[in-house]
Amino acid sequence: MPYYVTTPIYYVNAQPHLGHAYTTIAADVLARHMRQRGEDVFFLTGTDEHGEPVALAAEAAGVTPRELADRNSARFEALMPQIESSNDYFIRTSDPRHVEAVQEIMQRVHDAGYIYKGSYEGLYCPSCADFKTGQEVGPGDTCPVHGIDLIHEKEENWFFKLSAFQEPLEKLFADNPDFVRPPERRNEALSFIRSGLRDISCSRAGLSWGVEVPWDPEQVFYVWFDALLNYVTALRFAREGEDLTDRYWPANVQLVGKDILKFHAVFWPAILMAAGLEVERSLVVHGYLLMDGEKMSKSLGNVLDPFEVIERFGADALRFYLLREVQFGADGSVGTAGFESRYNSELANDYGNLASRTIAMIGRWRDGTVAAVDHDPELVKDFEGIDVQVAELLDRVEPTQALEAIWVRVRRLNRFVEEQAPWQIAKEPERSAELDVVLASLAEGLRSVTVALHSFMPDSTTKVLAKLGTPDTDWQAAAYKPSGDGMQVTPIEPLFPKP
RNA sequence: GCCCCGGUAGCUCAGUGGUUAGAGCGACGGACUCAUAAUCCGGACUGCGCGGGUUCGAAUCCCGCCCGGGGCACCA
Repeated sequence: MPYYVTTPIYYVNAQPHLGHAYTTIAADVLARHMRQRGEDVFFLTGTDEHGEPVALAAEAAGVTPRELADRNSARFEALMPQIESSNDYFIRTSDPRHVEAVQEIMQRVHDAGYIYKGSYEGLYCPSCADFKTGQEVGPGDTCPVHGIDLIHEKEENWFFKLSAFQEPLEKLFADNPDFVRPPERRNEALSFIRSGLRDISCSRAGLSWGVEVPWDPEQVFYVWFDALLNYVTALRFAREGEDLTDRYWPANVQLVGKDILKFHAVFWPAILMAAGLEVERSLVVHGYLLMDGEKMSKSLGNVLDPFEVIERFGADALRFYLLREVQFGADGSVGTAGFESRYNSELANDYGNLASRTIAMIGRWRDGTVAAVDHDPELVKDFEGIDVQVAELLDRVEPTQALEAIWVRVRRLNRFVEEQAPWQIAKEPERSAELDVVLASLAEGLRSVTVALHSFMPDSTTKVLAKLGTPDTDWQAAAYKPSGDGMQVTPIEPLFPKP
């Protein structure tokens, strides 16, 4: 089955930070997991490059918008391998192929009668050459960029008939209870729709850094229309000479942060309907990462620096930490203290040390060979359904709960070692068969949790599986097999060394 | 103002009508030695924001209130 997962495209005016890494990592876990299950996966991320802020920043830096976009987009593209993102493509909205596709699709929306000329009225900054709204308006109706007074002005714009989609959207939400998750975000979007949809302007005059409106070269599309369409345009050109649209659209899961809920839960499906395209299957909204309960901000200097964490502890540890610490969907606190605590107690002590002790015991008493025997029935029972359970949780995009389900088994394995005390059995040669069962059960349990963890920590788990002599990461391999076919293990270095 | 979500052990949270309300972390005590001084066990922390109500029975349902967070349109 095709499985298409997307992240938002990141606005090039900002530096890559933890929030970008978080969304991308979550999407990557889903993509890798679905690949383990043999699905036909396409995972998209990229950068959003048009719009006034970029044009202004470029002007301030004395470069062209394209030069600025090239430079900053490259930073995001460089982030991907650092966080072990396995995205299949990285789209840039300044790509001429994207621009062309946006024009084609919006022309269709226009021809279908969903676009009309209207006038946009609001507070205008002559220096920015753009209208200011909401938080963009400084105290006393001034421009926060230039500090000058804004003037009330009208501009001729093209408008998108969002109001025409009031009922279709309500029906979409009614027919698909899981269209937006978690439910509180669904409520939020739905109440927005029910409060009455107004038409929105979809073009801007006097700005050149954008996608030109094909029937009116004096205007460019409002950046959201250009940006949202990336999810479908990318499929047209991501693979040379092949159009992947029919294969992957509609997307199975579109991950977004809660700040852009409205655009993805309301505007986006309306645009798709207007263009005669299918609507995305589901939108999954995550929360903010907070630092000690405060919203992250550079000025507060409380940012957990993802690059520093990766440098010192590896990308696997960052991936694990972010999805483990914060209930996916809710806001949650992250910080260096919390990171170190989980790194030490869970990655190093619980899991890393489990791998060390398991492999060491098999080496010491069995010369690295795991006997092909039936496993401990109680352990077998406790591992029953681990594969099904984790797969279901990830289907529901509950990575935090999936990790918890796996961790219950990791702890179970450490308890099993203490209960069985193999070092005692090893002292009594007549209990040799017992020792075989204990070690084989343990090795199988370690192998099972490791396969289950593979999408979260691709690097570390690959190492462990290699040392166990069982490199298979297909999802069937996540199931605990109650009778072993024997493994050959080799010594392993500490997976998550303590500083 | 209207709407949504939350308020459970020192901390982070699970638990949506029914045995003595749970987990992880932290702290304390103990066991063990295969392992990255790792692991395991134990009791304790006697806690469901407040006030009513429904019920044989409520953390769990209803009403009101208090506190915290979020949303209420064109900020990418």
